[in-house]
Amino acid sequence: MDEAAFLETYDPAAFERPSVAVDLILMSVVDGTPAVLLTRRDRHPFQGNWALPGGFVGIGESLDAAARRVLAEKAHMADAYVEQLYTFGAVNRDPRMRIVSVAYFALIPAAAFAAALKAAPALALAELTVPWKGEAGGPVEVRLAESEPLALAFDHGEMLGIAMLRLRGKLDYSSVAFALLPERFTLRALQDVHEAILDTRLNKPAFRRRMLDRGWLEPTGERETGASFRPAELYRYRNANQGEQ
Amino acid sequence: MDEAAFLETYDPAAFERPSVAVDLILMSVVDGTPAVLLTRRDRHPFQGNWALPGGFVGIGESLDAAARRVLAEKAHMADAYVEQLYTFGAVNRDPRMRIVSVAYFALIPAAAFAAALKAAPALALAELTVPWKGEAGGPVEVRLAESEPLALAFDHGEMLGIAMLRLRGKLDYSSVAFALLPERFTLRALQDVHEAILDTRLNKPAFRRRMLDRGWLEPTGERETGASFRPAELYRYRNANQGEQ
DNA sequence: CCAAAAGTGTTTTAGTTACACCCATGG
DNA sequence: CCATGGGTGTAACTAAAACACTTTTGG
Repeated sequence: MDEAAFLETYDPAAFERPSVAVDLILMSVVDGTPAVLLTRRDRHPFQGNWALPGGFVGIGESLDAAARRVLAEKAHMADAYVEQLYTFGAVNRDPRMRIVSVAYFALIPAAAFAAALKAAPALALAELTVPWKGEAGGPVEVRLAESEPLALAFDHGEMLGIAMLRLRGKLDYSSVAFALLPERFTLRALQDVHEAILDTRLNKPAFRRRMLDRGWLEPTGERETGASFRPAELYRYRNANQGEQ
Repeated sequence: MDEAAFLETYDPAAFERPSVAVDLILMSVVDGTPAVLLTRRDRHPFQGNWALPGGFVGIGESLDAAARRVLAEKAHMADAYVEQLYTFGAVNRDPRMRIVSVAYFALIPAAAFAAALKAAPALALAELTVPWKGEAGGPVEVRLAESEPLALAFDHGEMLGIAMLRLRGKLDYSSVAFALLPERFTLRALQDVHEAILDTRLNKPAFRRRMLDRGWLEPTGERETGASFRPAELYRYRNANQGEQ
């Protein structure tokens, strides 16, 4: 049997299949606190609960493309740092039917985050509190505007926990922090992002030197304006690939 | 509409869906070299090529359960360290039809690896050569018994690359190395596993102290036998949870 | 001049590397 | 008693942390 003949006899409908979905963790650091965008579910299951934005993966659509489509449709954002996180496949994670969900996280600068919140009225900002330190994993607490912690729909709380864990783990050897900052930023802003994600105070001189010695930062020569004290230098992230050329 | 009414009207067959599969990277370190188990494909597509063992996910089966089922069915192994790696969802990764594949890697001690190879005649051992250093990612070279590097079916070569990257990354902060060793092992054997995965020579005294200071190792009081030189102490991995209790 | 935060220099500390050496075993 | 790898002590080095200090701005 050659390949063409094989493909003709192959029956793709022979077995019952799970649905495949993507869920997005749209993260930012707003005013020194990690935050995510949530949607309120207007239908069963978990009607009225808060959930991560998501959608089904089209039959002609890659997983990454589905994640970017949801980013565009629900958060009205064209470009963001998007990374696959983990795939959730427990049998009863959705009471309607069998759904396998591929979780992605997107890192968004605070300004774009605020714009998305304005452009998409269905989204609400929730602050994250991470009650565990260091590498240990655990559930995060999710709060809307200083209210009590809320439980997310489905296994979305678990997704958030894994996203924070991944973010903490990648923070100091990858460039994820820069995805949370505007194109030009001060070292103080960079340190604020690190401190928010790690929930720790960092030593200023040590942090400065570590970042500058890494060779990822490029001074723009420009200064921050508006403050009533010494203006800070604005830096730009120098992409590693560019830097090596 | 309440939840029961909603579930009745919901039509799970409304959209065409991808199939969901799992692929397993069955890894070990054999004679100082990373190795994987491959199967030769006896049907289209990629007939005659080597591929990772895998299988479709049942409608009533979780992803993790599917991975363990494939481990039991194809490799005849009951217990192993199994971890989800990454989900591959390019549209044309399989020419037959749309298949989303969740890759898992399983870490297997050399003895169990040899036993699996004997019990499952469909499997062949392939050695891995990792031509990139450190944190940088890239494709690995796969060789059967000293022959030329071969190209795997589908995107399985990419899966191997990501598996090696993950393994290298987790090696010195997690306990993955112990999953590649028998219950009792010498510090030299532990160092050999590290050196094989990292493809580097490590300093012996520094390695010993780092491992012992970590508190994960428990001396058994027993010694290795058979060598014509000073016998080495056998250690046991002390599970972190047990250690903290 | 003062307050506030940017930015720098110096000392201390801790962790890792390198090297030298001693130890225990089979033959 | 010799070869071989197991195991240990010490010095050198490097990277991070802590601290004190100087600099620059608006008011």
